[in-house]
Amino acid sequence: MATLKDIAEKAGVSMMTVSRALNGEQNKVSNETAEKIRLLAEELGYIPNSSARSLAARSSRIIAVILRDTDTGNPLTDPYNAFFLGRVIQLLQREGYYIMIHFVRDFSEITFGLRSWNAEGAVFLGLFDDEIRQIRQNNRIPLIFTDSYSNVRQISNVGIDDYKGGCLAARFFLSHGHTRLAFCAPLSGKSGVITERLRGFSDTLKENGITLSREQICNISLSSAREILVGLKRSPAPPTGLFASSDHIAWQLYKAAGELSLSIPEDLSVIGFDDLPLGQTLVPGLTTIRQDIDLKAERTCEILLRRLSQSKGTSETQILDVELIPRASVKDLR
Amino acid sequence: MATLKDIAEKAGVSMMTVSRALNGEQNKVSNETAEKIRLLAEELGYIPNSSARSLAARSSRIIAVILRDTDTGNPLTDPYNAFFLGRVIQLLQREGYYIMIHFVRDFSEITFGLRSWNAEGAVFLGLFDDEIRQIRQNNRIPLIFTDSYSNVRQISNVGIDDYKGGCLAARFFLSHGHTRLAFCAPLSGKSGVITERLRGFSDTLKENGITLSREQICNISLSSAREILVGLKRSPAPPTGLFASSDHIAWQLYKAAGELSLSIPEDLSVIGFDDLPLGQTLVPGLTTIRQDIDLKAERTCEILLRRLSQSKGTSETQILDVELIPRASVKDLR
DNA sequence: CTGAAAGCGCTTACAG
DNA sequence: CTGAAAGCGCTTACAG
Repeated sequence: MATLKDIAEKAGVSMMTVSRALNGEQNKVSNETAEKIRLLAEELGYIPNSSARSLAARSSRIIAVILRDTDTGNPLTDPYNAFFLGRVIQLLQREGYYIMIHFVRDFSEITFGLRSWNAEGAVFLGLFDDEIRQIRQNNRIPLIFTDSYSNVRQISNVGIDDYKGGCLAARFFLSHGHTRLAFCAPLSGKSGVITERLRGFSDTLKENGITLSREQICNISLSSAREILVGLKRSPAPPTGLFASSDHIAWQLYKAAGELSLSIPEDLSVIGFDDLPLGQTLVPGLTTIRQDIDLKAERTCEILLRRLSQSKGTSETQILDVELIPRASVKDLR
Repeated sequence: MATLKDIAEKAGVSMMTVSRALNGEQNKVSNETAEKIRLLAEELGYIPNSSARSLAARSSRIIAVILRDTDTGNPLTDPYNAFFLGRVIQLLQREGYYIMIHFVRDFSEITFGLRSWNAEGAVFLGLFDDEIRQIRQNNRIPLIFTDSYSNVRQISNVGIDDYKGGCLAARFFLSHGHTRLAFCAPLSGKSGVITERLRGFSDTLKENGITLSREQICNISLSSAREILVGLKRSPAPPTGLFASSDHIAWQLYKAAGELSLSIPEDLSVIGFDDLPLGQTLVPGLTTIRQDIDLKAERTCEILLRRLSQSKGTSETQILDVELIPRASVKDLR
């Protein structure tokens, strides 16, 4: 392993000159010696030691991506996380950063992971709202959250218009003649994302004189999709349309419907959220609220890079638009 | 940021004693002082500086996971990669390792990534057969490849029985009365995995007196699924069954079949490979060759950890079994 | 444009 | 069981 020192000796100059030449500090080394040094480095297969650089310069070029670990499977089992993470890695790597991944269960692990390697920034995937204040306080580097509804000011956040997504779903149902509706989501985690989707949905219904009762807001982390469908169908006025908080949950509803010999959209219409490839494989094709995951990843990286280059970066928030993708899972009742 | 030195001063001992106490070197520090030091570290929120440790001890506890970058989308867009990577991160993190991800296009990037951070080991996802010799030569740390068919001895590799997978598909078709068959795969990359799946498939057919002609081996990286189906259907004796080299390709065939108003399995039977969740969302359910991705990730980590702990680890290869999961995409012609 | 000195925060290797 | 010294491979800050 060649070091700066080795090169310096062979070149007959000091380590500092080598360091400057290799780090491309223009006009600080004569072109002549710079060229000689670069050739020598190439020849010796010199690879800078990032640990040493990190230690001396306090600049690691490491970005941490932090995902909340899950109990079932792993976080990358969720296609949303996988797509987003993959794109973030591509973009940051292109800018010369190294990516370290941390799956965390407890927020104390976050500070450890970031400090231990002197990370220069971090991207968060998953629900951290309750801990954001603490995380921010412990780590004075650019932190970019995604889908956060924390009320902490001064955080950078990239999200989508979840409320509008809920509105779009409601309007689509209404415009197709549906008036008896229900919402289905994992409600146990007090996620802002889900709260807003529901709020947009129920507000729009309310504007049209329809109130969502408690029985029409189904918690799929408590009951299975099958139990939910059975319960809804048994009710006095069973819903004709179901708004699922994600495509993945819509899929579970499809499966349960199949088991119960309910036909979609004949017996039950469904709208999902995300527009994952999954929605196109389902039969009938899933009508869903689309979010642009690649764009979200790009915006996240842009903000991060900007805050990394300006030492006194101010926080920034971006909320991306959503749109409804009509396919075949909603029946026209008119 | 508290350092060892800070703790040493407060404790009235040397840095070495603090280092030993915190690294849990039993019987090298009196219990009394060790306890005092641990409390102090806790109190000061001490977080060891991994760069410094890496530099001094030449042990980074970093494992690199290297994926081949893709031109379309990103590597984690492929559910197989995402599932595998997620599990590997979970398992290695549990053992106290840090995970750095590298998407590479050129193999020269590999050595740079590994050496720069002094990685202790690496896991490879994707096709690296042609470069394995060079990679091994440049990096004398445990390297675990997956799905490799390189003829280089002494590499550690975790794969599956691709040949058997091909046999199982052929036998299933035969036992359901199919005799006119075709194989569909991205054939441009000379991947050992695909070669073996095809070999198992065609060998089994040959044993039963059926030869796969050139036209029955379709390259989906040259023609679209639709073009392939059109071509096959137009042939004098169109195949009744198609073996796809992955579930993802099977899905493309499903879509193309839909566009051409071909019904699966009535007009065409299909068998996939991998058994991704996708296969269950398709209608009809996809009959496929299942590989256990979680188990594969676990075996990969086991081998890696073993080689990391024994300094003179010998290379190890594990080939996992596959099985056929019958669903509804193959028609019984008998 | 170039270099000598000091130091980043740890551990190794030796001495006691 | 404990510590003083040296060094890992770089960069910062200063001097010329």
